[in-house]
Amino acid sequence: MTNVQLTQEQRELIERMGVFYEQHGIPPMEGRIMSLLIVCDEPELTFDQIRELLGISKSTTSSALNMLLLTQRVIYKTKPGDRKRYFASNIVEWQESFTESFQKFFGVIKIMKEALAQRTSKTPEFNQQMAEFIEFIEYLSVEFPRLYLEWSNRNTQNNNKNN
Amino acid sequence: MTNVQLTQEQRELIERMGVFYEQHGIPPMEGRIMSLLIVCDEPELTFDQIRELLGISKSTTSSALNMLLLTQRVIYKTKPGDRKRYFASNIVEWQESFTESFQKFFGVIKIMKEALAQRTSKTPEFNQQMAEFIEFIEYLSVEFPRLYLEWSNRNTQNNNKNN
DNA sequence: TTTTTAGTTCTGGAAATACCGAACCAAAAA
DNA sequence: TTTTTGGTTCGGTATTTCCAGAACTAAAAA
Repeated sequence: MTNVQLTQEQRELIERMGVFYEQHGIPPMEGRIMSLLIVCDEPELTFDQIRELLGISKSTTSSALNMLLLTQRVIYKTKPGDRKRYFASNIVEWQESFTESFQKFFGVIKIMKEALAQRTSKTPEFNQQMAEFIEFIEYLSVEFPRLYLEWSNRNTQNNNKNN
Repeated sequence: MTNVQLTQEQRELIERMGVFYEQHGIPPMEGRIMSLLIVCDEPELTFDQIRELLGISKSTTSSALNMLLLTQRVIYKTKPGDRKRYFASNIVEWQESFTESFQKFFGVIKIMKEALAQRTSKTPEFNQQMAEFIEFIEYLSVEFPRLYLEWSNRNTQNNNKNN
């Protein structure tokens, strides 16, 4: 049933992308699955196809896929009269999940402000540098969503033009 | 000799900031040291002060500090006639190391282009979505440094005004 | 010269992580 | 009803990470 195959080139690319993901805090197998769903000719794969293509166990497949679904990096589709789930990369919504994770990162502002607030007033230069850092991040947290909006607008215009 | 002390509030803040750093891929003890250097009244601490304030071993202190120096999250200063090193948070250059790490992250573009290049032409929508994703990241990788420059300019102007 | 200082290096153990295989389960098919 | 399908859950093991303690070292001080 599984007639999807991987070339040697694809296998190597999956490993390299997996390492990239791993370096950014994603567990190895989750990274490989994400890579598989991007590299593989077929953009929708079933549980068992993923398991076989990567040569891993059902339990590993299950827990990795569930985590990827939870973190919204992977989605699945169903088909009428078919019990299987078809997993796919969530690149469609990556822009959003991107800005989301940035937003989450900007949480540093809150805790940094807290740290600054409790500091002694006897270190004015240091405190000033902290204040500037906070301002910079706040600046980014404002400008970044704006960038995203501008890109979105530009892009929907292009899409309309192309249709 | 070590008359630097931490309040209970500071201890708790260090732990919370440490967790924040940990969630962003920094090892626990490195995160605590970074937090300590931001929260502590004294912005410059010696090896032994760090060790004592956090209640950790010399080996842990040594390896964590060396890693923090390597990753440029911490710097140290020396004083004439004093063999000790005075470690400090590198918030001054955080803006740069910030944009740097973004730049590093934008390495995703290269591998994504590779993945797109090897894809079958039989999945045009998927390929189109990948192409859009790549465009988005490329857009960010251009706009981000621009944001940083604009902020720098604005800020040096303000600094000049304040002097 | 000996001692002190300011660390570094080298095991080693505890805990967390990443996987596997086997047993299990609920819904659909036979 | 039994069997198959599409997974999930439950131990268990191998690997990695994090940290401590003890031994070590080079430079400075005594």
